Amino acid sequence: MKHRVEKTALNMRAVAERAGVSSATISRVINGSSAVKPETAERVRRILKELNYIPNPIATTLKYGRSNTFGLIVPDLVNPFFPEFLLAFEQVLVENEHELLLATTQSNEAKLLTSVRRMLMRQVDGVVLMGSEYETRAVEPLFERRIPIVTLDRRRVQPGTGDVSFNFEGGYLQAVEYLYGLGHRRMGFLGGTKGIRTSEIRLAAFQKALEHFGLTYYPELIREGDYRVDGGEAAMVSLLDAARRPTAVLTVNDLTAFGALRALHERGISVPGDMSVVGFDGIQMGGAVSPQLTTVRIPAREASQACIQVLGRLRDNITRRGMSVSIDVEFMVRRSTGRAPRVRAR
Amino acid sequence: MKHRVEKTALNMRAVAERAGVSSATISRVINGSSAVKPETAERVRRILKELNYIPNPIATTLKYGRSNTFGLIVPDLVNPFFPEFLLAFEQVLVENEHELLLATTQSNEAKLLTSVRRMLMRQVDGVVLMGSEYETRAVEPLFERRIPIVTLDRRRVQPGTGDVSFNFEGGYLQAVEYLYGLGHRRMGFLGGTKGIRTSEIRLAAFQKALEHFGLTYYPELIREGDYRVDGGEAAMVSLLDAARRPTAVLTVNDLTAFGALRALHERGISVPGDMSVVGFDGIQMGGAVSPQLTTVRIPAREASQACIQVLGRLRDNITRRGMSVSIDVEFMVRRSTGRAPRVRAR
DNA sequence: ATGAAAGCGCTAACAA
DNA sequence: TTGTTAGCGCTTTCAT
Repeated sequence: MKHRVEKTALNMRAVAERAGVSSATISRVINGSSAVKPETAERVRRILKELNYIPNPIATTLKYGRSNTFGLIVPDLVNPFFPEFLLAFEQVLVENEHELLLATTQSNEAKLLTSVRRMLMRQVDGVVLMGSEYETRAVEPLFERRIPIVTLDRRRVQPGTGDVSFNFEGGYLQAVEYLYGLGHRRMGFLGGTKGIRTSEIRLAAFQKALEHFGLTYYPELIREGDYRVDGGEAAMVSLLDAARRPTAVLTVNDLTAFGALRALHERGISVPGDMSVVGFDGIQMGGAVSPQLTTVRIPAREASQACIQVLGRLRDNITRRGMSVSIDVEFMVRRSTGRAPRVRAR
Repeated sequence: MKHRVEKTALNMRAVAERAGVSSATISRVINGSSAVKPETAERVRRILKELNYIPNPIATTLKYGRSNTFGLIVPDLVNPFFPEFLLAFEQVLVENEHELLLATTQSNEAKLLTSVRRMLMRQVDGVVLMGSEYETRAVEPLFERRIPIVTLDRRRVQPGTGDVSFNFEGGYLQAVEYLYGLGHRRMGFLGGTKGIRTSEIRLAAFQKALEHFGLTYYPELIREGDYRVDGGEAAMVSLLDAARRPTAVLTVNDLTAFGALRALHERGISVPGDMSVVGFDGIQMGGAVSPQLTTVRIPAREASQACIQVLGRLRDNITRRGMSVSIDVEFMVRRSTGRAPRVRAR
């Protein structure tokens, strides 16, 4: 007996034989084509269920070069914002009967190249790129093959790509308004890595929010971080050396705020008694630390939906001009913010 | 002109034409088959590079029903342990030229069923199931189609499945030894959800560790949690009502420990001054809270490798008996543990 | 309303 | 050493 590769082989043909029709009819029933006699359709459906038929979309992908799969390329999964986005993204995809192809890059260009290659091999219909900075060269192959691309918070678009960004201005405005209402007048800011576009945008949004409430922007209360805990801690430590400390600090993201909390805790500075702290992102872990972090939540589900919607549009018409979408954010009061201390308030 | 589906279509045939050989030869070169004349192979390789050829593994999957893809089913991504495992798992897969198919279930049986169906549709070669509890019925289709399954910390195996678990005994032993050395004699335990097998195993491991050092196991210092922050907080609060408090608490996982830290912080109980706290998992966030959490690290990379190895073995020989692998853990001293307070130590 | 058949890209058995 | 070809499962066009 010859060696044959074992196949599961409950395919349309098998179903067709069982139903006494051709595989074309099975296909028509499954895809809801109109031109099938109701009784036939009914019988086929019954047999489909009976045999526990599971379709093989691989065949369709081969035939049409479309996989109903979207790729997601993330720099890492250590910042909890990424997994939370991933979770939402996966769910929205599944709800829309699409698949996910995940790739992580560790902000490493070689890995980004590998990821892009994987996307192409698996015939993805589009790619979401997180991490605002990356080498354009690395994603060139996607352009060449006219694969739709959506970036997150990159704030640039070109034909065939989209960008989904977050409304930082609105977020910091709400935060500053709240702090203002609590009597804070001197506010500091722990920013992101210098030279990254989103860092500048966030800082500008903070500054604009101050201006909106007629508050002074003190350049000496601004520090650079790195979007991670350690950078936030170092920035906070440095800020504590200021001649006159702020009574509240806003941060570029929640991890930075965690670093600030740690710095304050280790120096016995009470939060929110002596200093209020506000994060940005709204990661779940913000509710786990003490004090629980007041922050601005980025709604991951809505962002995911926007990405998928934009990808779909681009797929239908790849030549259209780039699309930008802005996602509104939501201020969340928890426990790391309180009244401005008397001694420092003017 | 008729409408045709646009295909990228840089396929082997195109390369073959360009090289003046047949597509079989291209295939042979790509797959390193011996029987190709070196010069031919060299020329083909050059052209492959020149044309920027990217293979289409979909075709192979269709032909052989094997996708070189492993599925990973996780209950959620909120506990940072899961994303950290996922990250490691994805990397190990990519290093081994495999793909990942991720599915999340929210511990919801309907979603688990959907996930399993997705796995089957995409022709995965094996599935890793995280989350120790699930309905056997839901994964039945995987068994029927003889898809290898590996569970994480489920502690049961049956033919065609494997289990990768963690050495809790070793972990708690190291932790108790360290605390013992710091003078602690009364230790409490914040456990997991009752009725879950792994909760019992972890508690038993803690108990055994106490015995090993001749310490008393105080049933009144044991509390039930839920593997989440809130459960840990509630458990800690309850434990503080004990007639005689412990000087140290061990926990079932890091989130539980975070809850404990929050409870202690809110009551002004100093950690580690008045109470030492030890987590389990070693999630990165443990280094972000203050005080930084002493914990027992589960090495995600090694666990991933073990899963993939076991899946590979099962795939090669599905009929073999179940395989169990235990992963060693590593005690990590950070800042949430210190000398036992005098007043309470005997 | 239904069926026959081509073809997506790749690989391996077989032929030359 | 290389080429020819069948066939994986599906969808859709064309024919009946």
